[in-house]
Amino acid sequence: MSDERSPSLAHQPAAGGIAARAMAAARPAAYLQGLNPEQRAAVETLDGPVLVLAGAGTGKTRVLTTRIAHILATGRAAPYQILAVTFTNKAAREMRERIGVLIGQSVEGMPWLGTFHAIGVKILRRHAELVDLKSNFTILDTDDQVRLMKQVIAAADIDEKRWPARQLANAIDSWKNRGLTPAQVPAGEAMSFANGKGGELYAAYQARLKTLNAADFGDLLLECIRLFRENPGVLAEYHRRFRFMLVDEYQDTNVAQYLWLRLLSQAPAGEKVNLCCVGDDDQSIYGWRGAEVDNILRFEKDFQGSTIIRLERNYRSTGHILGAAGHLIARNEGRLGKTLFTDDVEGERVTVAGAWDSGEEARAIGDEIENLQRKGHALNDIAILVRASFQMREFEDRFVTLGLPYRVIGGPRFYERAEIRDALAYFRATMQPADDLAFERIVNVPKRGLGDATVQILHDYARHNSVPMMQAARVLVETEELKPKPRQTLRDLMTAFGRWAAQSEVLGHQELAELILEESGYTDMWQKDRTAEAAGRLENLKELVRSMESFENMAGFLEHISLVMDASEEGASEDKVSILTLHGAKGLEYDTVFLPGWEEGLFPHQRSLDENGRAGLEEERRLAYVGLTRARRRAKVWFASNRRIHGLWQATMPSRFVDELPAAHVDVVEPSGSYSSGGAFAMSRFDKAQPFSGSTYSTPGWQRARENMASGFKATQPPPRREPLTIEGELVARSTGTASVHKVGDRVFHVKFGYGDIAEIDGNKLTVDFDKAGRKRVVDSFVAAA
DNA sequence: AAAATGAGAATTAGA
DNA sequence: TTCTCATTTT
Repeated sequence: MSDERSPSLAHQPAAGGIAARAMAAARPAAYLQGLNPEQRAAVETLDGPVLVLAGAGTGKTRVLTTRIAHILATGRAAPYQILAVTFTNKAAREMRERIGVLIGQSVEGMPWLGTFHAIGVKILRRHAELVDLKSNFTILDTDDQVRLMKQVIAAADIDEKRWPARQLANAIDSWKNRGLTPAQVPAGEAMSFANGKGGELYAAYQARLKTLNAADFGDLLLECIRLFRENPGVLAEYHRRFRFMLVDEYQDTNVAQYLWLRLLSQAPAGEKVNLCCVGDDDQSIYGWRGAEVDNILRFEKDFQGSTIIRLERNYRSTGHILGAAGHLIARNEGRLGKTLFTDDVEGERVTVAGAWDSGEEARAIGDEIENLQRKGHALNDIAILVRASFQMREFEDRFVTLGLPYRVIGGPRFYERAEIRDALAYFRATMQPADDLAFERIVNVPKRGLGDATVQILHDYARHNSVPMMQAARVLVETEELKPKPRQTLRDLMTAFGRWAAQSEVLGHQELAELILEESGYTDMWQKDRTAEAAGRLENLKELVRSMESFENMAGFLEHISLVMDASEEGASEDKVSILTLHGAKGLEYDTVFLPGWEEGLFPHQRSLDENGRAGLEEERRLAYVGLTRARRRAKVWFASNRRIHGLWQATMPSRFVDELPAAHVDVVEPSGSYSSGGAFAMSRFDKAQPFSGSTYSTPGWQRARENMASGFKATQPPPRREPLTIEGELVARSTGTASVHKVGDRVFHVKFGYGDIAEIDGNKLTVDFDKAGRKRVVDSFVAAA
């Protein structure tokens, strides 16, 4: 690997050398200018473990990047000796750019700045043979995983209908998030899938991955952990290499990532661990994805002699916004505790307004945006943050009629789109003839008459003879196994693949891509398609080919793409209102933020409450906190009294979070003009009465919510707890994952199906034998103990 | 093998 | 309501 040399420093004195240090001492550290004392401490405390608790808008990224610049400038380490991990490619890219600006040159010499997964891959490729892989192993995405899982389930002679592959994929994913290999999965959980076969299937899946020379996303971390554990020499090599480690968004790390970090940071005796984690426990909103807030809460215990630095000076929002957000989040119990402050003006109070229904909510917000626009506000500085994506639609509809430009952020990612995945599958199958999953994906796309029957024959032959399917195909077209028609079609397809593979030697990869898409009939398929989205898909394909430009060849492109492929950066140049989910908004900021849908059941989301009890509520509250703190000047909370959920209209009531906002920082906007269609809702009092009365919520909204829950079919359940996770006798995670509160055999009640007995449990999915309705699979939050 | 019909379910999302 | 997935129909 070329990272041993450091291109950007090629003509500079050796890192850590006397000359470098002298230069650093002599040069006024321009990059330190303008940091406040806490930020500066976070940058300059280089020795030993440091936890930087960086509240929203306190300059987290600045600290992180300046710290790296500082390490480099003081000659404490060379770029290739710094490990800096982020969660998203976007964050990694941003860091790279900002460091470049700080040190005034490109940072190509920082090979170890990247996502957990990207760095994991890099490490694994170097030592692939130690974890039973070849260094050119392929990385499977979720879709490939499920396809593979289907095969494993079929091979185990299990009914795929009763035990969907999707579900097994989720189970395995969550095991991997918790750092569990097949052997380590708790017996109870391993039993819960497919009548006790869960553990075996996981093991079988892992075995299949090895024969395919493939790894899924979870493996990128898990196999690294295994590598380090089984090969102390390899681990020691990285200990020597990484003089400094930095972790972004530490509150989002899961158990596997924590273990990975801990292994890497266990420096040889006598040496200090220069680990710096930056995060905000109040912004931990990914518990459902395996993130462990516990990691950040436990930092001091995990890393002896650590320094904790709080960044509480906020540079983003006005006083009223911070006041409202701070008061809200103070309700949470499991937090380290921070209070943000600002020198900024108090500004406008946070407004709370109610609408009759979701349609009126959208109309009112649309009008308000038009008013802002008239006053000269840029639409780019306005965002609508929703809890669930179905809420977006109403706004889109409204904005279309108003002719108000908007963009939806999030949604299906570029590389997840079917046409992109199909195209990539063609490329993969061309470049790697052993890539069965890719081949299977496109063998009949476009439809060419190679259906299930043909694929099954190929499959059987391939499995029996332990050869890739493409090879099986080449053999079979020479035999009488296949019917004449598919036989000829398949023969043509194989010829085409052979031709493309040959062409890949001579053509540029972009031409090759176009050739494949053309000759395979794939482009044609979409051109003939008359549906509305066909044009967009063709456009995406063009974009895909365009995006290949910066790569040297097809292999390099494919290598990169499995890990890094963001939605094509849509022209942020146009002035548009942004519509996005609260989760998607983390890390972003806008002058004006609209927060619609603050209603019990939607926000906090009922499911979060049902499945995770108090922890779920606190996570929802953090989400509200994230939403409010996105606003620079104006935060506008809305709720509707009626909303259509799953097709039918339901009366809703204001979120308890509305009640938890402090009166001093809030203005209640009285229903006025066209929006007061009856004033059927009664505005809640604000929470001046009992600011901190522990767990007794007694404001009206909350009371009504509780009544509703009591009278309804959904019983509030105690938070499900599963065994704390310990590794090598040490507590690693207290609250890991979720488990059903039900047991097999329990009698339950479902609002639609009536009474029944639980036959099987898989996570939160129950199979229930209902007295009247027969056997059904339901999500456990839809049933109550009878 | 492909289109049509019907049933069942229903946050949030990163690599 | 709207989507996905599976089964049935052509």
